[in-house]
Amino acid sequence: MPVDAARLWTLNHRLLTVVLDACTADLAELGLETKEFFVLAEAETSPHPAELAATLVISKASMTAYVRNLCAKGFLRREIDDMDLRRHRLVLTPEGTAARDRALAALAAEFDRRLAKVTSRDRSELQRILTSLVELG
Amino acid sequence: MPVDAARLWTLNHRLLTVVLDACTADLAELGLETKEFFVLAEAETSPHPAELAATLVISKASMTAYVRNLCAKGFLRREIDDMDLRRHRLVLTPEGTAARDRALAALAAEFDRRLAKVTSRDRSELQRILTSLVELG
DNA sequence: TACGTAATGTTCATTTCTAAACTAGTTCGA
DNA sequence: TCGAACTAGTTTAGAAATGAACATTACGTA
Repeated sequence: MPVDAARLWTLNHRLLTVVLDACTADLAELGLETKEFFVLAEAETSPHPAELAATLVISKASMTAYVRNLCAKGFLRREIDDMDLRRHRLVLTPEGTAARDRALAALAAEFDRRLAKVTSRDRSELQRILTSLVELG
Repeated sequence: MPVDAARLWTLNHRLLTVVLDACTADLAELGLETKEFFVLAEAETSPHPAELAATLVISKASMTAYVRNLCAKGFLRREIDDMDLRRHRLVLTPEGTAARDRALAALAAEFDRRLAKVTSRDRSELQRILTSLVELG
């Protein structure tokens, strides 16, 4: 069986959408849209909206909307960055941290369910390979 | 470094969008939108729109639009399936086959560029792991 | 045969996402 | 200190994608 780029892409796309669909209900119970979850999950690592939009590969305009909703729900707070007054520093509220952790657990459970027949070594391999693929310019 | 489901998802998402962005120009030269390409690439394997929409995880409504465009461009042709008169059987024209093959080559080249620092064994591993992840119910 | 259920592809109204223009703050060099 | 060029986040107009309703065809069963 040849390693076909298009097939690889399709597989990947299906994996993402299928796993995400399976988690949508869990996230909704926590009060999170799926995209909002990813913003929340990465907000500590990339606390500035522009940077966060770049790492999640979504537009700044969408980021504005997600942050607005997350703030309205009390999961996130905007603060002014003293280092650069143009910037907003995103800070998770206690509720936001709790929701994020529970959402992560739900997503991990779905991945684990799928990874049950895949060794943990494979999971590390997957992350290693994907990381190297993304990091290449 | 722990294997984090959310991070794995983000990596995967970034890989897909980044690789695809890199190919957009090549595909455009061939007269193909990126989504149209995936429809064209899978049309022989899944020649019926409903089935094709399911495997690509896009809506039937979107599929209607993509097929309409691909037909207008002369890459695809709709025929009536004699076995089931509700169905359309999608057939690639010679131009469609040529465009698909050249697009596949361009996409493969971009993957290869990224996989240059990754062994070919890794590439097989990647496909194997992704396949098993998708195939689990 | 006749009828209920289900599947296919299309259309339309709505939601979702984005590119581009805009305001505000920063940086740096003359 | 002035201003030109840059970056951050927001707004808005329009593109892209979808869900739901619809007409048509298929298939089983009474």
